Amino acid sequence: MESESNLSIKEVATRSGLSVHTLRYYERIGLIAPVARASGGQRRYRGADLEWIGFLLRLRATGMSISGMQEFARLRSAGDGTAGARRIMLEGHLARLLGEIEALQQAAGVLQAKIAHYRQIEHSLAPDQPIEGKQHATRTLRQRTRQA
Amino acid sequence: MESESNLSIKEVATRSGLSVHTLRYYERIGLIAPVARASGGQRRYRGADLEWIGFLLRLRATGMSISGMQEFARLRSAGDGTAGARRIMLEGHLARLLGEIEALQQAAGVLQAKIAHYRQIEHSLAPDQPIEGKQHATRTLRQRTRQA
DNA sequence: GCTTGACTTCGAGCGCGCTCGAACTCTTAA
DNA sequence: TTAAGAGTTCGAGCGCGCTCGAAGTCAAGC
Repeated sequence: MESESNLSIKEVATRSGLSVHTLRYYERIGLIAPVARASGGQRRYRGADLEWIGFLLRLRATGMSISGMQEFARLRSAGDGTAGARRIMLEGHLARLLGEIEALQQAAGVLQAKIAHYRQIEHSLAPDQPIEGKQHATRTLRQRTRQA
Repeated sequence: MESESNLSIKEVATRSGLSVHTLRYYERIGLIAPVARASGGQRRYRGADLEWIGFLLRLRATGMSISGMQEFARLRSAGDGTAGARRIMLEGHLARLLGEIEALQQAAGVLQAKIAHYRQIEHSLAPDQPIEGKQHATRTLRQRTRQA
């Protein structure tokens, strides 16, 4: 009974990575407009809902607060007349984001230097090991946890 | 009575951007090793403390959790023998960070596209405005891609 | 009809990372 | 000597963003 534009909350949870709890929570607080319902009252998400959720996730991943997203969603629901206000919001958000990306890149450099420093210490503590000996291939890139 | 290597908690708060509350909290939970005290029991931070706090702030800014930083601080206090373990921690953290930077850059691109899209809408709602020197370029893209 | 299971609403609870307030001590200046 | 002000400890509280549990509804299969 599920088509591409008629998705159960569970299916949307799977696709979006949000929990069903969080999907209902987002709707409750106005991040997602009231979703269409099947006869029995169950939610049926449309393609447009999925797209919007995807965009919300971008906003969230880039550090926008819930209240910021609420404001954005409110403007969106008010129609095209708020395009300017939304653009201004996004411009501010983008500026913040670009600044943060730079800060993170700088921090990455610091981490790299620190890692190199630790290699030095390790080498000086075990001086019989070759320093960059290409055998036993470096343990870089160990894991990569989750989250954006 | 304050020299460069003998700083009050207030001074350190000012320099680091952390609150005095947070500085004491960090010490309490083991992120900062017990700080030297003046005769009356007041904290006196050394240059090395400041450097460490700066590094902690990098870790925090790049998304390391308190418990992660606690683990790192614990290794650090155990001496050079833990250099390898610390390096491995940082390598994992760095890999995560690089992944996040990429995700953020992608998101920034999405935001930029969205901003451009809003400009289009704004222009189509006020068609008598010239668009960047050219005469008003019709109502492009009105219904396509609605908002999401 | 009855069971199963996926859904519903609603409010309470939780983990994280601070943040604050109370009560006290110590140093310094008047 | 006194008063102000900066520091101390400790535990409680808070804001954010979920997360969960209880109790109920609904549709489908046996």
